[in-house]
Amino acid sequence: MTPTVFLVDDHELIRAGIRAELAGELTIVGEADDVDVAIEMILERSPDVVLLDVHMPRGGGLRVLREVHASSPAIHFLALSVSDAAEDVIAIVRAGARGYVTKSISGVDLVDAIRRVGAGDVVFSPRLAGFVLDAFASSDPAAYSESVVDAELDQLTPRERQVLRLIARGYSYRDIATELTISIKTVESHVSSVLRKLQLSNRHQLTNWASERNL
Amino acid sequence: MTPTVFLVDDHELIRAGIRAELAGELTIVGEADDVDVAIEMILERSPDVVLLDVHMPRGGGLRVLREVHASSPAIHFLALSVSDAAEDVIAIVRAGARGYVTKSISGVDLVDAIRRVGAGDVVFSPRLAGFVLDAFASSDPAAYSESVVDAELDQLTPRERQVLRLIARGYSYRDIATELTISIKTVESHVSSVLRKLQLSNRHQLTNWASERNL
DNA sequence: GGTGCCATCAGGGTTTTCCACTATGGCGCG
DNA sequence: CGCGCCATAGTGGAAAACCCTGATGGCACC
Repeated sequence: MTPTVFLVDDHELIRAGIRAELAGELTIVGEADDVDVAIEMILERSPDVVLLDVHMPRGGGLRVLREVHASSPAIHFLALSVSDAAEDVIAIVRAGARGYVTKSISGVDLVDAIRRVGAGDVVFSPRLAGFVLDAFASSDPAAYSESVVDAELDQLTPRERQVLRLIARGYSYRDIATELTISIKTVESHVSSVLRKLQLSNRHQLTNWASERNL
Repeated sequence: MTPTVFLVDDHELIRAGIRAELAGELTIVGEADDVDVAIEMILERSPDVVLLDVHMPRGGGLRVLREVHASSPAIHFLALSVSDAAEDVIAIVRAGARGYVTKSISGVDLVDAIRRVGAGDVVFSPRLAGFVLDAFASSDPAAYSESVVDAELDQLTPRERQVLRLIARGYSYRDIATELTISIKTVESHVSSVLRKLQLSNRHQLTNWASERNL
């Protein structure tokens, strides 16, 4: 039983390379080079395995992983990255990936890794697995939750972050306005910006977003 | 470079079997069938790898692992167990083991596993690795230690808890109504009850409340 | 067979949030 | 100096959330 594969990478060149490596071995049911398109297409096509590039603009592969995993946990993710940084690996695993290999992997090994992830196995290069175990054993959730997340937080202006923190604490717009001695309308402006930038639709999601990366 | 191995198992028969399997491949620098003796001897002889039986009287292999790991983290542990229960695996990993294999493993695979752990790699049978990843991703330390009964949660009726969970996920009243096939008004009723019982004043605080005890 | 709790829903009201549009003063940068 | 970004703030409207009152049927318990 060969698993169906979906490819997410923002570099056409790399996708072409992977396509070539998998040719004749696995069935590629779709590709995407954009985060939002990827989420939509993956949910629509329900591949067995998603081969996911970690470093992508606009939220990165992490967002694809999180959103798809939330609604379709049966779809297995194999992260494919140039990075072997512990923070990246940890973040990906936390989000629900079942494997993580670097782009230095050989073609046959990649095919094998995809097959195994598709079969429900877990695939990690040994050193990366060590990162995960270390993080798990020391079990300090805050330690690794900061680094990767900053990409999204960085989009926000200082004032927006300030408002976000108060939102996360359950303050109403009125309270925030009083606290920062600005008008409610200004608070609304900031909140709107934050919602737009993080691509969320209401303050409740915002609260969740914030509490996930404990602010 | 063949790693030196220390054997901890309370069954002489099993130790003999392992000895036979490893003969000529690896160097066994000691054995113990008792928790306290094991701790002492391991610290004295500093093997590269400790092959550890999980289920042992008087604290079990877990105590050996914890105590040795605390003072000599360089000594790698490979857990060897008849159990493939998630709780056991999680506990062992948390304590710092670098691998976990069941006793159904073949001799050659065991030798290979020990070598790899000795070299700093991580060795898990795929399904067991899955347990660890799941526990890590859901990152719910309480789930595997002790489930504390929540006095406040107990006040809520089943339906109220159901609504609360959806609230915590950022659902709107309309969404919840659709999801549970009831009217918005009923959702309001439940939310009001929950707010009153938990002495909160709005759903934002509710979201926080829920995320604190991760629901 | 009443009493209480639960789940369901309605009417009708206030407050809060969200959104689109607009606008202004400040500030840095080329 | 103009351009862009940021923080500020307004109008006005739609939607959502919140609150109170009251009502019904079901079900368990004494």
